Amino acid sequence: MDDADLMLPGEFGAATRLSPKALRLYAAQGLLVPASTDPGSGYRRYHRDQISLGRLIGWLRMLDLPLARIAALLPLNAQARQAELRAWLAAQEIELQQRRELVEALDCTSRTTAGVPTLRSRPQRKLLCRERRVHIDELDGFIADAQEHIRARLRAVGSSDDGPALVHFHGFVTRDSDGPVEVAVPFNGSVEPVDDLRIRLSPAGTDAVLPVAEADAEFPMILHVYGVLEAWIDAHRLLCVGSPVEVRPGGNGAFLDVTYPVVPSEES
Amino acid sequence: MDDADLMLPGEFGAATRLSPKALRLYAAQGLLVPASTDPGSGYRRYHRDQISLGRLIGWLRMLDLPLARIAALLPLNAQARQAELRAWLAAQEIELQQRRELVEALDCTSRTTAGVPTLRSRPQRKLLCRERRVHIDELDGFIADAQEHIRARLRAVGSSDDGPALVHFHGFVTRDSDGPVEVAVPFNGSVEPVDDLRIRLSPAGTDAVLPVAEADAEFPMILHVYGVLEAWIDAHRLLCVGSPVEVRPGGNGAFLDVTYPVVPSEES
DNA sequence: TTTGACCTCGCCCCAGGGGCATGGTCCAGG
DNA sequence: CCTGGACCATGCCCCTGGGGCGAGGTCAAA
Repeated sequence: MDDADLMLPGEFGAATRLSPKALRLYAAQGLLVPASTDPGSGYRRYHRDQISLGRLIGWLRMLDLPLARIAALLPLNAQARQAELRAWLAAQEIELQQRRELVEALDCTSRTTAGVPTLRSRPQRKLLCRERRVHIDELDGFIADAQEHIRARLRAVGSSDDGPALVHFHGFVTRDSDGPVEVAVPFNGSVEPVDDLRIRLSPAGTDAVLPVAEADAEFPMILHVYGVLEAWIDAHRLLCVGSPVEVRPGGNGAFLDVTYPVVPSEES
Repeated sequence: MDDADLMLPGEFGAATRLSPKALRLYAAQGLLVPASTDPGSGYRRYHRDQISLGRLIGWLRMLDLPLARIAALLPLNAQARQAELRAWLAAQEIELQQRRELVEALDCTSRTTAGVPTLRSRPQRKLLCRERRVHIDELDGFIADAQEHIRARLRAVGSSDDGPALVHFHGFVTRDSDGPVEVAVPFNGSVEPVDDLRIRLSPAGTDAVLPVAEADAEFPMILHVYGVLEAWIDAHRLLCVGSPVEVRPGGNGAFLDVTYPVVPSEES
């Protein structure tokens, strides 16, 4: 009698509208393990009671949920699952909103927000730094925290800090890529490295500098600012030779300055 | 002089914030081909003037646009590109809206829309059919067109058609997967196959039938209807043995009937 | 000349399967 | 009993957009 409730992947697939190939994958991932597997032939047999589970997986796959996410969703009851799905939808919504802003920021005709870029020479300095890969929603917290930590350390050893904090973006920080970010404070005197704080020398050079108002400092509008600065650098036949740095706070009362190390193009 | 404007992938990558690996891929895809490639060493050199193009590609990649799509966007001017991007955003919006409806449809507590499923026996019939893979936005047009074509053919040869049109969903039709869809009209008499119309015998059997109001007939709400019917089939210890069929129009004034061929589970 | 930084190509990896080839299994009909 | 056809298994290659690693080539400065 139990036997009559078992079916091969084709039949089970007809009932759940899942392809045998997909079923094989789900079985391998542990999402939907056949009720029995013949050890000799390898034939997999699904139980009738697994149909509803298979259908649920099919529904969730139609939402483009990753299998890992589906696996996490399956043990939940209907209410909790629904709540998770709504939260996921909200996240999608936010992502779409950011894309929308990104498209707007990409529009060259709307370049009304940024100030005027200038060149500024940068002396050689010693920096006390903390570096970490952060995701975009941890960025502000990391900057504030690291800066506090570094300045406290400088106070503790009696070294004078020397100006605003520098935030080096060694990699992109977007919604889906965490870049290595380095928060640094220039200082005078002598400091020993401690735990994850390290000391490095920042060479002298020239920066292209663009002051940014607080309203434009958030992702993704900040990218527009980068675009303006990069276009200016290009137009002046300069060449970016490193990662951008945000100086917080910026000069002349700006919320922050975006700077790029540059060299004249012909000499490169 | 020209030489000073050429740079290796590392330097170009620092200016555009594209990884050498990504640059290699873009070169292979023809998106951003280096200004010169050394035939001996294979070294690729990018020209200064390619920086803005590289940056544009980087921007567009941040939107998660596929490279093929980016390639189509690059030759456009800024206005046209912006228009394309806005259209793409609107499409994203629609997709998200559909996901939202899908999540709502998945909610078991909202099953208020559908009628009551019943069993209905289906006699053996001859069908005149047209089958094609269609994407979801072509579906309605295909159904109307095919039905018109088939009925015209039946009239032309003097065969009487015999009832509402049947739409067989041999595969899923969702926003991203086109399933094979077969539009069929049962008929009496004798008809020869012509161009892409074919004749097949539909065996007798039993269908589980659920009438659907017009408001619920659109994707993705229609999936909810399928869910209700499938759940009912399960609950009555029946087993789906084929693809679902939509009968248009449905019985008793329904906009359409969703039907599944079923057999009693124990005999399967 | 050596060293170190940079470059090349090529392979394996991620998700979620589709498609195909090769070979095993199962059931029904002759 | 045998055979055909329908089904099933495994395994490999394909798609996107790269990341990561390793072997080996190139280039410039020391």
